[in-house]
Amino acid sequence: MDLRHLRYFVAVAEEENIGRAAARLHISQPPLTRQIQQLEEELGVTLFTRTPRGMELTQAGELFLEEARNIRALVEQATERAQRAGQGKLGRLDVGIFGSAILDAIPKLLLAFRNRYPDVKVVLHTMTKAEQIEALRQRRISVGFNRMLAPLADLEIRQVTTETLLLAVPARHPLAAQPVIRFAELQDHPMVLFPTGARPSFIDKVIGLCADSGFQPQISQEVGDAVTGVALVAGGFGVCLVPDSATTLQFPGVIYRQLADTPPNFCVDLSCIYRKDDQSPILAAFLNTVDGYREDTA
Amino acid sequence: MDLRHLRYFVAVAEEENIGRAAARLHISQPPLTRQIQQLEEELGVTLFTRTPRGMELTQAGELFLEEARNIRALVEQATERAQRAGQGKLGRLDVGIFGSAILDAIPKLLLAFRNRYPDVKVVLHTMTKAEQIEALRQRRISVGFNRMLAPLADLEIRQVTTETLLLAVPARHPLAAQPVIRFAELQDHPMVLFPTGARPSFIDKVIGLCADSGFQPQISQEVGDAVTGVALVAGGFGVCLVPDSATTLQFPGVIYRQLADTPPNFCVDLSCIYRKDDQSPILAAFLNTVDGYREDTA
DNA sequence: GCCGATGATACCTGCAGGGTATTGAGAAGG
DNA sequence: CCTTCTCAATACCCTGCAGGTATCATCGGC
Repeated sequence: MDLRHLRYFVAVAEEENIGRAAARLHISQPPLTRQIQQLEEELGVTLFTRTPRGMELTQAGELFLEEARNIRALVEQATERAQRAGQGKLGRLDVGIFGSAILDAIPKLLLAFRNRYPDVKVVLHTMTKAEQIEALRQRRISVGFNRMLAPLADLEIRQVTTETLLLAVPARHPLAAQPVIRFAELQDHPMVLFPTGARPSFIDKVIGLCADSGFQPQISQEVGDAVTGVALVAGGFGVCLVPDSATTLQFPGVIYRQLADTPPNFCVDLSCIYRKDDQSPILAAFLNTVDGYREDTA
Repeated sequence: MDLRHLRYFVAVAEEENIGRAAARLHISQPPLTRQIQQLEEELGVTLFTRTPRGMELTQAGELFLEEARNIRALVEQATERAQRAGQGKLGRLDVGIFGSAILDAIPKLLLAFRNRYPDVKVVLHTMTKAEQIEALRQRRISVGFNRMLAPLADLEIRQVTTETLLLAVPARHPLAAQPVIRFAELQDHPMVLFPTGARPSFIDKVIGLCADSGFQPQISQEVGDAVTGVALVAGGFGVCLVPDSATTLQFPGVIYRQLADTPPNFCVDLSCIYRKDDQSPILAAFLNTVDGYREDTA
């Protein structure tokens, strides 16, 4: 049996006349007769009673007609869905994000993507940079978000956005009273640094900036993420450099201040990372959205 | 697209290797490669990523795999159901029965049929003899049950059973007191006759029997069916000849008595009637059951 | 750097699906 | 009652495509 048999069968059942059905199918009558005979023979069932006025469905034929229509509808649906999936409009995208720094760009980005591709289910996985890389290689995620990503042979990195840095200061801290804070002054105050874990990370960025300005920072505490860092600032552990999107973290007793006389490159990137050999149309659609986002915010 | 494409696609998706899939399908590798390419081209979707280790489904491919399996299962189910329908094991049988005389044979027969063909839905329609014939011709029913059916050009009649007649007598009736009632005595007593409606019917049978015995019955009342007739007997309207299955109608004040010296053919048939040109396997199965029933009760 | 595995390509063959011409059977109509 | 019309079925031919064999291209692993 064949989808052609079903198509022909449905046509004959609907027309109740082989000649008209053949015309509708743009074939001549004899091959259609033969196809119907073949179908009946293969099923071992008489689907039509032949009358001098045409073809009439038997009870078995009526039942088979329902099923045939179902099958044809399902085939149509299958092709349609496969095509949408092939265009990245349907399916699932697993995204790796890092603990807390998803404060501004990532939600906006995901929202924009969801609007454009409503039938793609986006699944978020919170994981560290190292976990993201492993998960990408194992294909548990298709794209990861992180900062300070170093080039890798099999993974492609695409920058999403760049943020300048601000200083989180306890409200009673001496620096909080100053109208202007110069970057070099940070050498006199203990700092909270984050994140712990795989290097290079934002920590190295901060230490590098200090080195560029000719000093080593006093490290009061290293913590896992920005939220914890700002919490320690609130607790008086010291000051902390954070990306400006962290200002959405409003802690009582913490104020954010801009810095003067900053070294060059006083900013940190947010990038996404994905497998170079990933041809998935959903990833392509997502990266497309990322590019659109970057242009909008540039 | 073709069911073959789906079969091949599922095989390749399951084996993740064209060579093995080809072996499983008992074809060689190149045509299989080509069929998969055709399928992908027709859908406009890449279903597999080709790796040096074999074929790996894309996300679109995985989705299509589900659908393909569904479709194949549905096709299998459709053939199976069509075949069962073709064998009369699945479907629907519309049966015409008459008002009340379905007292013994018909329920037993329907029960036997239902046991043998549990997936055939039997729909009962109560209708008169004339309505049955019209409904048969219009194909609203496939088989009817009645008595005293006269031959018709397009309808076949098959006798189901034969019943002798009994006399329903009011308990206080003079005849009730006699140890033996002879048929000829009925000429002295008013009788209730049934059914009204299309002739010839059971009424003609009774009148004919009386004529054979040399008298005309005194008609006290004509009624539509046996139940009403026996009710009138209970009300003292007279006696009434009924088929012996009517003894299941137990009315207070009515007793059933056998008759002596009855004329020949002192019995009435129950037959079923169906279209001569009806090739329906369900009807065939039903008639088969009817034959079995007749043999069992013979 | 060679070998083995895997998928892709090239080319051939046989069959099955589609075409034309015709027959057969029943219904309609003069 | 014979003719004619309408359908489906049959006979026969032809072309396109599924499937076969041989071979190539590519990538990992030893």
